[in-house]
Amino acid sequence: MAKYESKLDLCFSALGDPTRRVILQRLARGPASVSELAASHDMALPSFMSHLKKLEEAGLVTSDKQGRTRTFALAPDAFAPVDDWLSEQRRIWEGRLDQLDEYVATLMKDRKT
Amino acid sequence: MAKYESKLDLCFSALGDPTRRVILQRLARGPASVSELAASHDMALPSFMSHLKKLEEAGLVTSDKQGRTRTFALAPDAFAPVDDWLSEQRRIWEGRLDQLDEYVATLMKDRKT
DNA sequence: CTCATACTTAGCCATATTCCTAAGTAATGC
DNA sequence: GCATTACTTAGGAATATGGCTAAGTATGAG
Repeated sequence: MAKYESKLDLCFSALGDPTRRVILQRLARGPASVSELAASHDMALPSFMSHLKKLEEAGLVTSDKQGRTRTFALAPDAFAPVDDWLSEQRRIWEGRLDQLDEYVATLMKDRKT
Repeated sequence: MAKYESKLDLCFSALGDPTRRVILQRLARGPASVSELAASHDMALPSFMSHLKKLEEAGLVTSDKQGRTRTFALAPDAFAPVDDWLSEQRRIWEGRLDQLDEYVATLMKDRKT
């Protein structure tokens, strides 16, 4: 498995964890270093880092290392893939009423015995 | 683990799988039975059913069994939790500029030697 | 140079996820 | 009633995930 994971898979999966959503909410307020971010999470640093790594792989955050400090920030247009997918979903949903009309038309046609 | 998973965890995790997103897109066009949904997926039925189960647990779809046929439909307000979280995130993001102003103000204050 | 800080890497363990096959149940059709 | 259809349940295998500790690297401070 794990052959190819789309950005969408990575985004949604990354968002599926409360620790990672909290990190994102913190980063929405502005950039922060690893230790700043980790401070409020009762978790060993390597475990915490793996969450940051997932967020970065999903394209939700970016990071930059200066000296020994790595600073994370919310990625520009972080949620674009998610927003796009949801919009598409809504678009289909709204087209549904048309299909209902069509279905009713089919029923009527069947009735013309 | 798996002590307590919020609706948001379940929603996002459910959306993190391409098979499940395809199911949702199909259901956006209207309700369908298990076999109708499964037809286009090259997967054993029990495996496929487990995806449907996850979608239902996440509150994204509903199902109803009539006779031997179970029909699935997109849940009303299926994406409300997701939309809400994203809105909240945007709200914080937009507040960020104010915080930047505040930060600049702090810098100015420090400079008043 | 030495020590502390701030990550980073390596590797292990437990549980969860995602697939499978085989067999079971319950409704429908003949 | 008996076969078929449409799920459903049970259980197993492979991989992924999320946590840990221990040890390593690299930068900044003194």
